[in-house]
Amino acid sequence: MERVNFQAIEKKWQKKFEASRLHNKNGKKFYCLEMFPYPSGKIHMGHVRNYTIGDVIARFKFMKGFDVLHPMGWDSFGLPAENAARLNNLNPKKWTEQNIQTMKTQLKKLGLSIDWDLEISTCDVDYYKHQQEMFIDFYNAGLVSRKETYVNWDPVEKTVLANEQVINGKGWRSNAVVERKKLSQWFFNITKYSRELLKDLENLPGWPQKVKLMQKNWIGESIGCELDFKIKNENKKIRIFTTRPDTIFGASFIAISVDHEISKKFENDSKFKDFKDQCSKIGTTEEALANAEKIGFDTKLFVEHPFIENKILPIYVANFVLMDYGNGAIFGCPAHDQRDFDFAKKYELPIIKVVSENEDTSQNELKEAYTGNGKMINSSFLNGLNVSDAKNKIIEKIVLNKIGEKKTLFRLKDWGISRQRYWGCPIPMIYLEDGSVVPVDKSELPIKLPEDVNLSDSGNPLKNHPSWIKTVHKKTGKPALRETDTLDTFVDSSWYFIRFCSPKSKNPYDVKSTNHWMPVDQYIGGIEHAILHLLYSRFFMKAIKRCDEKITCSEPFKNLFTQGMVCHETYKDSDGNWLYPEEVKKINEKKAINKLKKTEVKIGASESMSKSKKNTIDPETMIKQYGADAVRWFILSDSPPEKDIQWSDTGVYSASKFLQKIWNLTNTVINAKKIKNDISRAKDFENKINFYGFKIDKAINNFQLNVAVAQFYEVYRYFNESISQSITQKTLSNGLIKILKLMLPFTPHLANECLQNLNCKDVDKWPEINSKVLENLEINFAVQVNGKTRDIILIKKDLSEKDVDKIARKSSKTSKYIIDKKIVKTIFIKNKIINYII
RNA sequence: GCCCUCGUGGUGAAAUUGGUAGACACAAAGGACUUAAAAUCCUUGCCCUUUUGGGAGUGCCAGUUCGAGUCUGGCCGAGGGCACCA
Repeated sequence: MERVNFQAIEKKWQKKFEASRLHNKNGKKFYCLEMFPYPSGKIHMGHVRNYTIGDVIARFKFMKGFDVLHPMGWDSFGLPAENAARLNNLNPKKWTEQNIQTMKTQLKKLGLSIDWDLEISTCDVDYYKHQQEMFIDFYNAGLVSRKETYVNWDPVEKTVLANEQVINGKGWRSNAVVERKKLSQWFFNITKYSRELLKDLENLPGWPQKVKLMQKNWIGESIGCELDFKIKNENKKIRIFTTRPDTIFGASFIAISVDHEISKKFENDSKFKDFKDQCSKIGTTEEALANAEKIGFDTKLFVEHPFIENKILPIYVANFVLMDYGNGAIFGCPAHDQRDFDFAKKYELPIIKVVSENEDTSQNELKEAYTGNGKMINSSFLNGLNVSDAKNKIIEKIVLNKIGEKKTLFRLKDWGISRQRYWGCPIPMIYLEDGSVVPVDKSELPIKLPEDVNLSDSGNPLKNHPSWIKTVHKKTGKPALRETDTLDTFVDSSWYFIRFCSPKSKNPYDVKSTNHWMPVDQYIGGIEHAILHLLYSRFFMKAIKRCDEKITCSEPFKNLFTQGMVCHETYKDSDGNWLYPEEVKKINEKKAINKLKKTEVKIGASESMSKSKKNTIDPETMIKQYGADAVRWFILSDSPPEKDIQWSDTGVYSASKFLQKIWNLTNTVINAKKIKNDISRAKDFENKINFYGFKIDKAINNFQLNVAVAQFYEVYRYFNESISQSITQKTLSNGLIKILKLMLPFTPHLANECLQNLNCKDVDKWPEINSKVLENLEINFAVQVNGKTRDIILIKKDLSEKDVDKIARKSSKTSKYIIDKKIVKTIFIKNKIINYII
């Protein structure tokens, strides 16, 4: 048999793919998008999986007659470029551009149907100048603000560190102890959209439930009320927020945050200072904070209980009360909140039960807080009500007494977008001499990043630049200083999908194209972006719509698919160093040796491929060895796309063998001898091919690409068995064309080549699947006795109970169970089973 | 701690959504072809039986049903998200 020359075939077809587009003039639009990559240097298997899945969908939709938009770009701003540039004394721009070139060449070798005319790169001035314009629009629409927040400050590098750059409280490069420093930073007011972002999740049936739930929890709605407590002997009030106003009669203290206005009174008190120190020593990780002991500082101040005359409650400053949620103050009801319970135990505060599970009004000692439902006790006018009715009644009273109001809070915080970095989009704001901050005039855009920067000095290169920072306020002609912060790279990726609709437009987007192509019909990417990227993008869409009423789209991604990771075993040498798979020779499942040193290698668990553990497989090597089609075929087979997949060398090898068989089959069919046609055989053959077409089409629609691949193996086997039967060359050829067309989205090079050899003229058309033919097929039908399957009979579809019964009883396998027995009942389900109860 | 998802052969997984459990693939064992190897093809898969057959069986325990991998309740285990959010 002739071996398929996949290298020649792939080269030939990739040239054609580059020149062709997935456009169907009169077709319905379909925007297929995979999350664009960060140009880190080379593509990895994760990219291969992501983009192969996307390519199958894009090609499939195109063949089905859709007008498909399938673009690709580069998320090219970010910290790694800066680091790499420092390390190799390169310009970040050059480093990035080189990587893009390499990765683009690699992507083309996968045979993707990408429209490279639409390519964009976020570090391009042509891209980020529009972003600056949008920033100004957002600013003018009141969606940008400036606030003080804490950052991780590296005193040696004189720079702000990202959370992942802080290792055990020290800077990753300088190893200096990281300080918490308060900086004034820019924010997008995403919290203005909390309610909308939450509510609109309901309009996204095409999103995984899991992602929607994660976003829902992230936004974190809680419904409750605000309530004022009057401070005793002072003409002042403390406003608190609670979701349990029903437990007000169980209140035994007020707790406020360390940063609360009232806490400031004690700043010169040495005991308070000690307390503050103690709080800051607890640790910085969130888990440490959550499990930390609850401690408090007694202010010796009291408030009056709003509903119990002459009752007063002490005010404590407590480490577990957060300033940036609600009002930084709460009332503590120890009996029905675990934190309050712990606190009350420590400071010997009263624990008053006001909700009873079982109408027990006695005040037995509690071992832990009771947070469940029940009847109100000990609560004056609330007594006897259940929790939810009590909430309504007390809120009514609070409003009536004008001491508070109903309120809904969200956990979501505003999006901090300032980064003290060089390699990012400059924020188009300037500082005037009088201390005010204003946006630059739009006519002065773009604010270009200077290329002549010194990255080896510590601190922000933009701040260190001799001239870039200095500018002039256009309106007044007065000198001003530029903002040296650059934008978080999540901003870049929050609207690239809109830019793809009109990548050459002079404006950030062309309204007509945007309204035509948006929303993205199918978005595909990793689950790690479930919250931030997807939430920010949703915010951007809404913000753009607010700034421009001509935009009709309010949710950017109609359907979302999150694919799993690519995993591989890990290998460790006897000295504890990680080894690359190519350095290891496997003897069997549990044994492996170091190829060079011949020493034994420890085989570790299969984990997501990562450079640090060296369990990576280079896609380019695989493509060279087995061909792009085989790599694509393998990565789509075996595991469902949403789950993790194990990379296996034997797997990709067997994939290539199967593709060779398809090639052989094509040659066999082309050279098939003329034989007499057996009409009924030919009809059965056509029906069966049609049936597989139906199953494959359905599997792709359901994103069950692994199931589709399995169907191809089956249909191949069936086809191979049919060749020797009395079926004409023409029938065989038509059948194979059908199969190859179904295969085209998976293995575009091989399928195109074979189709060409079979003289197929309408390669781009999805084969017609005749659903009527399906009905004539014979089906396997189960015969059960007492619910146990005793026989499987082959019958015509849609046979009546009477006819099936006749055949079923005759079956020797069944009859021995029912002979001499009285059949009490017969259950018949058309086309499925008949069940005799004896 | 709270929330969510998932448990099917040696492995990755299918299962028409309550109706043939294990399709398809990897690995293993055995066999066919071959002087031999590679390649290719076939068989097996847990228990009993020489075979024909039969039985058990989808994490564990119960329940609903003629019939449960699928539905309900409880338990065990794995993974993920959130984390003092009042």
